[in-house]
Amino acid sequence: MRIGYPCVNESLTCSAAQTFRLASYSTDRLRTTVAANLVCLRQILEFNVAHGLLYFRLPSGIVPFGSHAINQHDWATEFAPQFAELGAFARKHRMRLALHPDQFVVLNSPDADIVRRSVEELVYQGRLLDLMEMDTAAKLQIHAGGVYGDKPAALDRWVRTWHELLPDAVRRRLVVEPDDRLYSLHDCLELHRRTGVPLLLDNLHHECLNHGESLTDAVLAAAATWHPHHDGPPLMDYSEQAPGERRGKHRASLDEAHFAAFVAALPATVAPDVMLEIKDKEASALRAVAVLRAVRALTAARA
DNA sequence: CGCGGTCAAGTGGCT
DNA sequence: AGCCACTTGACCGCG
Repeated sequence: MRIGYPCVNESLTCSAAQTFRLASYSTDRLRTTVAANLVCLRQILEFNVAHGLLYFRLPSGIVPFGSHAINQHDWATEFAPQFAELGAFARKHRMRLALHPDQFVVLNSPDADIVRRSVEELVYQGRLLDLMEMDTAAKLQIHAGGVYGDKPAALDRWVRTWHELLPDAVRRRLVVEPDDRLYSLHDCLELHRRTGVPLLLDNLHHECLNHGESLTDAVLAAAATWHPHHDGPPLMDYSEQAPGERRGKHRASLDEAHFAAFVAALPATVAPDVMLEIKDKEASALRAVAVLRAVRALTAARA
């Protein structure tokens, strides 16, 4: 089980998602920013290896306006060597990488142009992983999308987009995450049956929206959608409800007992890589690694 | 040089 | 109708 955190390292002073306003776009600005982002990404990956954090979510903004029409610069060719080096470093240390395109990526919108731009964004993000020469265990994680008052029709549109509009390069990497309000594990299993897309479970979303199945059973069902050879170990998101806050709001810092209970609830046959969606990032991820080591030492002592 | 309004993008739920 | 939240703040114009 690898432990990861998303996008931002708060111990380092650099950001790998430095951007700028569309109004100030220039090719020069783009090239300078991408170069700086890749230098920072290298620092983050080195930090992660040094601290035993072997799963990382890359920020979407490594290339600003990566799928926007304004960006006509051939950044992929210019920065191919840097991307390849980053990928080689990640593979050398057996790191797991993924991206989580944001809420603007909607594959089942009734608006064809929104779907088209969503596909473009997935192509851009998949290309980052392709340039790093990562295998198809490096994933792009999205939600199912909107409901638009008719879920069966919305699911049909999602399936049609998968079959008709997604290039293979995206299909090989795409995974769907049930959300906390609209699309449950049950709904997403239908998408899996109709497309083969693997499902990424989030423990807190599952708590908010389920059909009575335990987390353990949900993990088993989601894990079964991952092809062991092509997809790598299942990915999971882990978060905790912030006490006294709006439902679904993430906790500021890891509760170690809660995390230990989560690990204990995992089925014995499933060892997912776990992304910690906790506000304080790598600080909590490091504590999760320590909890995991303690749990393993205890298990070994009992055996 | 610090403040704070605003930033490419969608959807649904709240007030 | 307008605001907020979402995986993540931070850019940049203005005083």
